Amino acid sequence: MNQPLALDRIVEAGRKLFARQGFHATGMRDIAKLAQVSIGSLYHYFRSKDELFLAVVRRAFAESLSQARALMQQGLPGPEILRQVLTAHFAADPEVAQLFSRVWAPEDPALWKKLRDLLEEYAQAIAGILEEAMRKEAVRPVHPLIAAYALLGMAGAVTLRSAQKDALALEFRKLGPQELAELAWHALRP
Amino acid sequence: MNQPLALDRIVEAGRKLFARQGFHATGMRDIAKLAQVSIGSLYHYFRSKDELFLAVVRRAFAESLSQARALMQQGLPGPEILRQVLTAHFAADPEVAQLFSRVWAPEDPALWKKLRDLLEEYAQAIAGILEEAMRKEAVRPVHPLIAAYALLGMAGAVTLRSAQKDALALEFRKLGPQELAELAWHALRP
Amino acid sequence: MNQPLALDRIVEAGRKLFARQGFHATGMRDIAKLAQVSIGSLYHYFRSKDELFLAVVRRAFAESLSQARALMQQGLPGPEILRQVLTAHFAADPEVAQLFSRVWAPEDPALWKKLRDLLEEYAQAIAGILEEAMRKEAVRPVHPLIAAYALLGMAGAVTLRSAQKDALALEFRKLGPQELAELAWHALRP
Amino acid sequence: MNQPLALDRIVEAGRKLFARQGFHATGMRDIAKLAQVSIGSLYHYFRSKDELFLAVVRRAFAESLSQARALMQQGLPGPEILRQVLTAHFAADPEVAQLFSRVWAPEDPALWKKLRDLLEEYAQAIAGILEEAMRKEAVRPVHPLIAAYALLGMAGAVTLRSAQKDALALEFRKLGPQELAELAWHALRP
DNA sequence: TATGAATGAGAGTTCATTCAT
DNA sequence: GATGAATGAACTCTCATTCAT
Repeated sequence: MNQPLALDRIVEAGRKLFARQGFHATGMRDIAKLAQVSIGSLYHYFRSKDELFLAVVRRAFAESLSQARALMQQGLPGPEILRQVLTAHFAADPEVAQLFSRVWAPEDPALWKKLRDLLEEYAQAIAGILEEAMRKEAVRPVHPLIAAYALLGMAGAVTLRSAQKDALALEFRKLGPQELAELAWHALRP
Repeated sequence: MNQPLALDRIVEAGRKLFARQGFHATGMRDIAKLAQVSIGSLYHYFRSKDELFLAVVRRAFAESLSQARALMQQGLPGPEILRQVLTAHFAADPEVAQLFSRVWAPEDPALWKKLRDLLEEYAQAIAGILEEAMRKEAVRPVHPLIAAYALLGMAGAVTLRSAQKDALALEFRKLGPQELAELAWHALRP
Repeated sequence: MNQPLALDRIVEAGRKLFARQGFHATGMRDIAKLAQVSIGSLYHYFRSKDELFLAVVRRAFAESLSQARALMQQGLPGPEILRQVLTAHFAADPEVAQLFSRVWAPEDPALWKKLRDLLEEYAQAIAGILEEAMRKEAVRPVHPLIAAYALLGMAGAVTLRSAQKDALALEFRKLGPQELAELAWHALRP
Repeated sequence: MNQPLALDRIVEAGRKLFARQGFHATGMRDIAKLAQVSIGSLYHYFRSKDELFLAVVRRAFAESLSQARALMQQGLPGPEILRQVLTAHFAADPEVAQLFSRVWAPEDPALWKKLRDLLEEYAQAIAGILEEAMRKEAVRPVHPLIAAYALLGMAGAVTLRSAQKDALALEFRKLGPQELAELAWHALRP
C-alpha cells in the first residue's frame, strides 16, 4: 500500500546494483527484479539503460551537493566543514560513495560524454564553493577546478578502499574522514 | 624484421585500447587486429581477457613505480620531487595515465579482487616512500596508506580530466602538475 | 495460425538433429533454424544446450515408456508383448530410436551424470516390469536391472544398425523386431 | 630407456583418454601430454584426430577378437565359453570396455562411416562364430548378424553401467558376466 | 624427425531492446 | 500503463591443424 512508486523503486534498485556491481555487471533484468517491476516498465520510464544510469548518477550527485551545501551554511570553521562534509560522504549509504567512483571510468564511449558533463557540473559546484572561500581568504589561491577534481579524487579513492571487507577497510572507515579532512585542510589553508 | 615480438605487440595494443575505451568496450578482436596477430595468439599468451588486462595493468604500474623511484634518488627537495613525479605521470603516454583511472572501478566482480591486490601493492609502495620521508621528517605525520590512496586519487582524477579534448583539458595539462604538486606538498609538509 | 508453439518446435527440432547428428555435431544455430525461432528464443526456454538436450531425451524416454506400458496392459502372452514393444520401438520415428543410442556415450562429462540418472530411471522402470513378470512366473529368475540394461543394449544396437541406408539395414528393419523378440523371449522365459 | 616407442605411447594415451572422456572431450593436446610427445609428433604419426581415434578403436577391436578366439579354441561347452568371453571383456582394462560403447554413437558425421565399417567387421566376425556354432547345432537357428549386434549391445550396455562408481556398479561387475552369459546362453541354445 | 607458436572458423552464450497483447 | 516472449548482433573462448625452424 505504502510502497514507493515504480519510478522510485527503479532508480533505487539501479543505485544499489550499479554501485555494488558496476554498470556492465548489472543487467536490466536484475534491476527489474529488485524493483519488482517488469522489464517493459523499465523501458516505459527510461529510454535505455544509459538513461537509467544517468538518472541514478544525477540523483546521487544532487543529493550529495545539497547535503554539502546544508553543512556549509552553518558558519563553522574551514577544517571543521571539510571534516563534516567528508564524514557525511563516508557515512552515506556506502553504495552511493561507490557510485561516485564508478563514474571515473565509464567504459562505454556513448555514456562517456554525458557522464563527463554531469561530473563537470558537480566539480564546478565544488569549484564555486572554493572560489567563494578564496575571496574570503579562507582558502589559499588555487586553481579552483583542478582543486575540485583533486578533492573528489582523494575522497573517491579512499572511500572506495574503505568499502572493502577487510581489517584495513575498517581502519579507513574510522580514520578516513579525519585524515582526509586534514590532508585537504593543509592543502588548501591560506 | 625489427618488429617487436608478438607478446609485446599484444600487451601494447591492450594498453592502448583498454585505456582509450575501457575494459568492456574493448573486444579481443580489436586487440588482435591492432596487434596484428590472430585471436588464437591472444589466447596462446593469455589464458583469458582478464589475464591480459591484468598483465597490462601490472606492466603500467611497474613502469610508473620504477620511474618514480628513479626520480626520488636524485636527492631533490620534497616539493620538487612531487612536481617531477607528477609531471612525469602527465607527460607519460596519456593512455597510461588513463589506465590508472580505469582500475578504480573494474566493473567485473571476478577481476575486482586481482586488481584490488595490484592496486594495493602499488599504494603500499607509495606508502613506504611516505613512511621513509616521515622518518626523515620531510613529511608531517599522516596515515601512510590513506595518504597514498589520497595522492593516487588526486592525480588520477585530474589526469583523467586532462585527457579530454577541450580547452580546459589543455589548461589542466599545463597547470595540473604544478597545482597538484603544490596541493600535495601543502598537504604533506611538516 | 495452427503452428505448434515455439517450445514444441524447439524440442522437436532438437530431437531430430540430436538423433541424426549427435550432440556435438548439432549447433544451437541449427536447432534455431529448423525450429524457425531465434537463437535468443532457445535460451529463453532452456538455460543451456545441455538442458535442451536433457529435455529432448526426457521426453523421448517418457513417450517410449508410456507406449510400452499401454501395450503391456492388453493381457497378451509374454513373447507377443515383447514383439509388439520392439516393433513399436522400430516403427517409431527412427530418429527417436537413434536418440536412445546417443545416450550410451554422452561424451560431455558434465552431461554424463544427468543422462546417467535419466537412463537409470528408465532402466528401473523396465526392471520393475520384469520383477512383476517374475512374480507371476512369466519370466525366469534374473537380475532385473542387469537384464533391463541388457535388453536396452540389445535393442539399441540392432536399431542403430537398422537406421543405416544399405540393404542390410532394410533386412534388419524387417527381421529385427521378430528376431529380437525371440532372443529376448528365450533369454527370459521360465 | 626401455620406454615404449612414441607411436605406441600415443595410441595408448588415446585409448585411455577417449575411453575415459569420449571423443570430443579429449583434445589433441591432452593426448600429446599424456604420451609425452609434442603436438607436432601426433601429426607426424596420424593425419588427423579421426585417424588416431580409428587406430585406437581398430587396435581395441583386434585385441578383443583375438582374445575371444583364443578362448573358443579350448573346446569348452557353449555356456562356459560365453561366460569366459564376457568375463574377459569385463576384466579387461575397463577403459577398453568403455571404448566399445563410445563407438555406438560417434557423433561426428565424418567419422561415422569409418567406424560403422569397423564395427560391422567386428560384428561379422562374431556372426561367423555363431554360424559355425549353428552348423554344429550348438546354437539354435538365428539371424547371425542381428544376433551378433544384439550380443554386442547387451554386453556394451551392462559394461558401461558397471564402469560407474556406485554400489550398483560393483554389483554389476560381480554378477554381470554370469548373468549376461546366462541371458546369452538361454537366448541362443538350441 | 621433432617442435610448438600461430591460426581462425565456429562454438555456446548474453543481454539491451522491441512490440503485440 | 503494463507485460514478457522474442530477437540477433556481438561477445569470449576452444581446438584441430599448419608450418617455419
